[in-house]
Amino acid sequence: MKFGNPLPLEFYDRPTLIVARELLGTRLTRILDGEQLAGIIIETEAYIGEEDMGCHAKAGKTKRNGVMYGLPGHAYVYFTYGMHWMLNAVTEREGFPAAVLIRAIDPVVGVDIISTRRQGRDTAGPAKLSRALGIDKSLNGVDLCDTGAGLWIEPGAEVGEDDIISGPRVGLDTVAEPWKSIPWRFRVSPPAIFPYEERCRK
DNA sequence: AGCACGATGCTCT
DNA sequence: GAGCATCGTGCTT
Repeated sequence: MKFGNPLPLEFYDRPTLIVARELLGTRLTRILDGEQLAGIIIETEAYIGEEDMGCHAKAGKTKRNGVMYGLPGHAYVYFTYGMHWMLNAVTEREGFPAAVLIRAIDPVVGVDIISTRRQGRDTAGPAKLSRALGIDKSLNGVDLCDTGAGLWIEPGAEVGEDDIISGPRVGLDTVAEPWKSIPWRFRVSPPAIFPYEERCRK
């Protein structure tokens, strides 16, 4: 029983800014309670190394951020604000802490289930998509290049450079420059016309 | 349409 | 004990 077509480790074993851009348009897929759910990734952010003062690895390796120091293509899932789970894809060589935060998806498979899990609301936001797909601590450290854990990313739509908007990362208000303002957030343009978001507005 | 704020608990100092 | 890679509500324009 083989299914799915996960992006390989080599995809993630590259400069994080490249991976963050190329993840736009790919399909984040989850098997939850035997049902397949999936959404097109439409927004990402890059977090790159111990020098990046916005990155969790800024103070070195800890129990929490350890997965970022491991193999590329693995999921770094962490908990924040007392209630939210964030999904990242680890990038670059083993030993170098970097990852891409998946910030938004537009659901394309299992849309009704996702809508119910979100109580009819949208999935644009890192904690929102985790809630929509049932992503939590149990998925921290799993291999995204294998379908075994029920979470992977596969090729999807092509997104050209001209269709990518970049800007500062979100929520780094207390972080020092230049890290606070460096444009390492990437979003598919135009940002308003995704089918699921349309549906949520009704 | 936009802003302010409270929720809520884990991680690291 | 402080700070958080956020979200939803409720109140103001």
